[in-house]
Amino acid sequence: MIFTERQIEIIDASKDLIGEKGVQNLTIKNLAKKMSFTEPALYRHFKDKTQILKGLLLFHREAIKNGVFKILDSDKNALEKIEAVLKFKFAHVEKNPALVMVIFSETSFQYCSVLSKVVRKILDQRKKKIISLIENGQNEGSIRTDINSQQLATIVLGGIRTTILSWRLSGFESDLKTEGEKLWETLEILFKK
Amino acid sequence: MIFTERQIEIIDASKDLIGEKGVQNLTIKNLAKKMSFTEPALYRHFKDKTQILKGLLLFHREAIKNGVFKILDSDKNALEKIEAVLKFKFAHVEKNPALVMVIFSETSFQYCSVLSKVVRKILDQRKKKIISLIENGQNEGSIRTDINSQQLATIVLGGIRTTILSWRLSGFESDLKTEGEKLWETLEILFKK
DNA sequence: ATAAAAAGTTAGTAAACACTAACTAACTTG
DNA sequence: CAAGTTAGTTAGTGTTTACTAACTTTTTAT
Repeated sequence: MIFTERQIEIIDASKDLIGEKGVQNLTIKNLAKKMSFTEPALYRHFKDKTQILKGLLLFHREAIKNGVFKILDSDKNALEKIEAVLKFKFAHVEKNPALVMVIFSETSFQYCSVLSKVVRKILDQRKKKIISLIENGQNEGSIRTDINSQQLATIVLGGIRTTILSWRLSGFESDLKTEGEKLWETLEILFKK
Repeated sequence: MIFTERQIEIIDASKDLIGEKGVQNLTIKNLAKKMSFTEPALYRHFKDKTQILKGLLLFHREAIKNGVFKILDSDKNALEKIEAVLKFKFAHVEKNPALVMVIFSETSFQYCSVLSKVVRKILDQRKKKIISLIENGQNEGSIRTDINSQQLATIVLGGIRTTILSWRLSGFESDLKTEGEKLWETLEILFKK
């Protein structure tokens, strides 16, 4: 996919709008305002709103692809490459928070303060519980102590999240129970002393 | 928070609506239709739409809390408890896919087929790349081979996702770069042969 | 220089949205 | 049994949404 200069400007403005107040802040009205021209002008450059969002996704995928390609093409070993890819990803995301909103958007409530507080609290409590469980295991001697409980909790929560996401993206067709068991087998091996 | 019978019925109907077509499917109109009464009747039971969603979140948090509490209260060891909690969570989510949509909602495009295809493709390619990198490492002898590449990739992606989510929930205030480095340290220890 | 194409404008539409005022039927309760 | 409460109704409001038709200005190419 190839974009005109104006299209890239519009994609950029969309990214900013989303970065400011989430996906629901991306309206034709706001976008036109940010571009300093009127709403119908947008339709000279994109067929409809969906195409703008699609453009945003594809444009940044290109950028990430190129960055990752350079890393994969270097003469590092595999571990070093993974490290470099991770660092590149985090750096790119940090520079483009809007992408987090779009692709990684975890809740639709980020900007509804009432609901985002509730969600935050739920996620927080969940994390605390996992951490204290892990600490118990470390004190018991059943879980390795060379990695701190906070970091191990990140691994557990991440595993859960990714497993559920895969299930969702499969249209709820894959077997979540089996996938959950596989995850546990992995975590058990990784965590045991 | 305590709910009336009718409120629970409404919360349940909301859950179904979201489960069917995502959060954007939860409109007062649809909700009233599903409840087989008129829109204004809803406002006899909830002050506004936000309160309905808040109710949904709190109601299910209660359910999960109770389930997890029983596990924590048992006389298992820490590892067994973590295992039980994981299984309980996956089972609950499987029974209530709507919760995934609300709390874990990964993209806002689940039901805009054009965009969800794009997102799916991006996430898929990302996973494939990580898997092949890990396989390289396993062939090189730098990464452990007692866990298959697919599972290790789940751990990597999960770690990334959780780290970014924490950053986001902190209002982009925490230092993503540092957190990313911590994550890598952990992964390196876990993955090394 | 001029014709055509590209990129803007004004003014407007139809649909969806959350929500409200005013009214009423049906239970509860003193 | 009368008064009040609860839970529903009809009919409607104002706002926001994405999008369009018709017109004008600006840029480009010959």
